[in-house]
Amino acid sequence: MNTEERIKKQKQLIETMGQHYEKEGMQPVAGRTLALLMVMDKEEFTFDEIVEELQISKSSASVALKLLQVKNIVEYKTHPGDRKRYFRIKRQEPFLLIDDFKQKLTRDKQILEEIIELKADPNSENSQFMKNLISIMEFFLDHFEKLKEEFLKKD
Amino acid sequence: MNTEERIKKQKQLIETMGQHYEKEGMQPVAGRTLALLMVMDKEEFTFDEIVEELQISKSSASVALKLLQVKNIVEYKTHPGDRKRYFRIKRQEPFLLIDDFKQKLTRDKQILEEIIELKADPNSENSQFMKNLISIMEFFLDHFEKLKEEFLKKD
DNA sequence: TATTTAGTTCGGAACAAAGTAAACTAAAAA
DNA sequence: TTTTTAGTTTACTTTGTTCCGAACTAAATA
Repeated sequence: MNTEERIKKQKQLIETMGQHYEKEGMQPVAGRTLALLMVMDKEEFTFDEIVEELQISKSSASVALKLLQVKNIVEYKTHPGDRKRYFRIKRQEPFLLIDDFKQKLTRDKQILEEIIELKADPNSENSQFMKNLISIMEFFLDHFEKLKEEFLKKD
Repeated sequence: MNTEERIKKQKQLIETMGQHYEKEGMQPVAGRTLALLMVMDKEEFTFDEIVEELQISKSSASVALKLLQVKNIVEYKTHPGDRKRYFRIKRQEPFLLIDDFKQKLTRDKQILEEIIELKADPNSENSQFMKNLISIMEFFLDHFEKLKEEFLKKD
């Protein structure tokens, strides 16, 4: 695959990833901005480069970049004697995806527990079904930390 | 806690859960409908009962229930000689939440792999960071089935 | 056959979200 | 001090979502 072809595929991938992030609730421009920073070979983009690459207005870029920074996904560096900001993806805690799922499980479990607490009959079919779900959630929550340790030991 | 108080708390919980499902991308009425079927003591609601409980129009109820059925979260039974549909939450595969996360991990991993494939330098900082993420994803994907088996053996 | 019941579908109003252009700000350069 | 640079904020437009009422359909009952 030659360079031109690769770059074309990278730009297609940015569009695909943008749609992927949209499905996860991210704003279209924010999703494409994040994808740009992940996909392209260049690892640092200035504000104007992002505006130029994605063909968006400065205001959209400003809003999207602010959002990505608040979400802790993107950061910028500055270089002395250069007023431009160099944006790049933030190298996050690598277990972040797992920890996010743990948090979701924890929250969902809390809700189920609150439902059970308010049931007139804690042995109704729905109650029993939910109790089973809760026990699965607890089991996985308990074992995630062990899996993390195992992963780190493995090499 | 007396019955009246309990029912009041159940209705509050429906609102809270509705907002929770909205954040996950569900339509407001659909989220509240699902919450109603999960929270209340009654385990089967007719169309009219749902309209009445949630104070919504028949059209909203119709759209929300169709969505929940397409998503495979809610189902209905009918009783012979009774044209009404009795809606209830579907007792799904209890590992569904885990399997959904597995699917998300799988999809996210695919995207990262595609990014790496298109990189000019597969050892750039971003590439290395993403490769580490991929190896974590693979590790967890591999171990989820074992955890499921362990959970089932446990009792 | 006419009416009632149990929902579905259509059309539109109200509101929210996402993007733009243009005005603005704050810091650096001339 | 004035101008330029690098973005931010504001006001507005476009687009999309969500809901409702009213008209409709299909099956059962009278």
